[in-house]
Amino acid sequence: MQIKDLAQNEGKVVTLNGWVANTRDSKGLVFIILRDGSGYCQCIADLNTIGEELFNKAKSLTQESSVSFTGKVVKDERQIGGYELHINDLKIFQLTHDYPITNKEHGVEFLMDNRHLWLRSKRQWAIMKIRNTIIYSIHNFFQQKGFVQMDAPLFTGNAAEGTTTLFETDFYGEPAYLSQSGQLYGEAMAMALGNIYTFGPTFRAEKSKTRRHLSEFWMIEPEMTFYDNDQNMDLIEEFLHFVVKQTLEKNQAEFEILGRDTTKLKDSLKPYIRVTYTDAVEILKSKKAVNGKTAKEVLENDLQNAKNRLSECQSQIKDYESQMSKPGLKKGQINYFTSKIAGLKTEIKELEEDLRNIPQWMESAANFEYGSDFGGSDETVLTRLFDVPVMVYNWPHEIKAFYFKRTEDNKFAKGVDVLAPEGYGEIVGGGERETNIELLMGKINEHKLPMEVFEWYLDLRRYGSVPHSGFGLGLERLVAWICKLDHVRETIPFPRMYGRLKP
RNA sequence: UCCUCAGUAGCUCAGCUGGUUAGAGCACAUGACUGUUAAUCAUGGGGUCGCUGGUUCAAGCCCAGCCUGGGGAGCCA
Repeated sequence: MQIKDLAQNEGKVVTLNGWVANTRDSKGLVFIILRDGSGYCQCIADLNTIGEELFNKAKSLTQESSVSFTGKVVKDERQIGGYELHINDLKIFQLTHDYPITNKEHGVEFLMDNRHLWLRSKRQWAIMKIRNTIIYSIHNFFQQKGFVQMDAPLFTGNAAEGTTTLFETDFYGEPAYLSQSGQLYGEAMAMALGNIYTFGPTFRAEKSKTRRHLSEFWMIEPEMTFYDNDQNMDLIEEFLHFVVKQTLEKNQAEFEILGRDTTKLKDSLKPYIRVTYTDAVEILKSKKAVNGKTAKEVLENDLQNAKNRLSECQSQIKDYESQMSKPGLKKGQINYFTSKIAGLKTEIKELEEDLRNIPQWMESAANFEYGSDFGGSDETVLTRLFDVPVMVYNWPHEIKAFYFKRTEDNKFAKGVDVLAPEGYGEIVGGGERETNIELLMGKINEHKLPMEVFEWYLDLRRYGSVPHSGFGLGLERLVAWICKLDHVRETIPFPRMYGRLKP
């Protein structure tokens, strides 16, 4: 019996196997929060019903001890899953001592060192459940549409294609590199099977230390034959709508654990904003208003709000401190005040960071040079103006990879970047591919890439070249946005990033 | 690679302009409490203040270098 199935077994006597997430006890009762991977359930050992021997056993239980409880399923609305178990028999597999992760706050480094145990925590559990829904929905979406999953190789023989640094390995004495993208292979597979998608790990050796970078991450790369970039954008939108909807349907409980306000996710189910790069630059430079407001005005307003909130926090702290200075306070009240103050201090740190950042963002947005790529702050500013993802398309071809198709006037690459709202930045990059072999070879030369490495790719243009498009979705960034997490390191069971190879 | 912030008990942190035996909460142990939702009460053990060197009568605090980590730039999903 699993905890998730308790609802169907009200009143019955069942056995639950799992781990002790937390305990509390008083004279004749022990409350044990049991987790079994499927959910959480409060189990109660009552001295009067189980007798002294079993009661003492229950009382001895520690965090993460592995146990088996048999008892009656009782409905109790106050409880996490809506049900509790009244124990009449219990067995201990192992009594755990000194479990490192307690019910208190921990720092990032400590938690990352204990990632193998951290995964047992409620928050991490919720994130992994949502990640699973997302993965399952991605397959569902493409399979329903008749896409064939085909995976690109992870070892590649050349370090070409772009500027990204790759991981070098030894392939039977020859240098080989871990793949940074399966796209070129995806194109070859699409020419064989029609619409395909890849779903696999991707490697970037950039020494990036930011909240949105991993050295190893999972990427989904669909490639569609006879699609232009408009159809590509239609598909991206339909696809992301589908995935978000699935998580909203299946993961309400998990969103609650994370404290994720889902109204913003629901808002994102409206049609996405589509702007050309040129228009996006105008918006960024406040030469063009959105809903009657320029970027500058919105940010100035944000800045003022942050200032107001900051002084509010400061006066609240003073308030708490004066209440604490009164004599005769109970320990519990002191704890309450100190934790409130600690929470406010964290908020103040965040607000102060905003106060430092926003003017910089404003400056960098105002001075943005047409023709360059958007930086992280530019993406934040742009998405701040909308409550749905923003698709920026038709980029200056100079800043995009060699394989993009150009617009008719030859000025722009028919690429599209999807920027997630709430400051999450780029989650999808894609576009229409160049079909003309002459133009493609010209671009390869322009980028000073070794032509011989791309001969097989050029064959795709020699033999039955057709219009086609595709995109790449970063799974972890999508999970981070949907769950509203501070960092992608929590979106994958064992993150691999600069400075982190263990556990 | 560069900028920036940090490193004090098992964990999270406090430690004033350098001044005597280094503090709290949680966790742990023991006891008290019949329904709790991380933070009820009492008692107790627990620290080479990241490392190395320097300034000083005196360094957790100041200076230099190094190590480790957080955030960001570049690059990107």
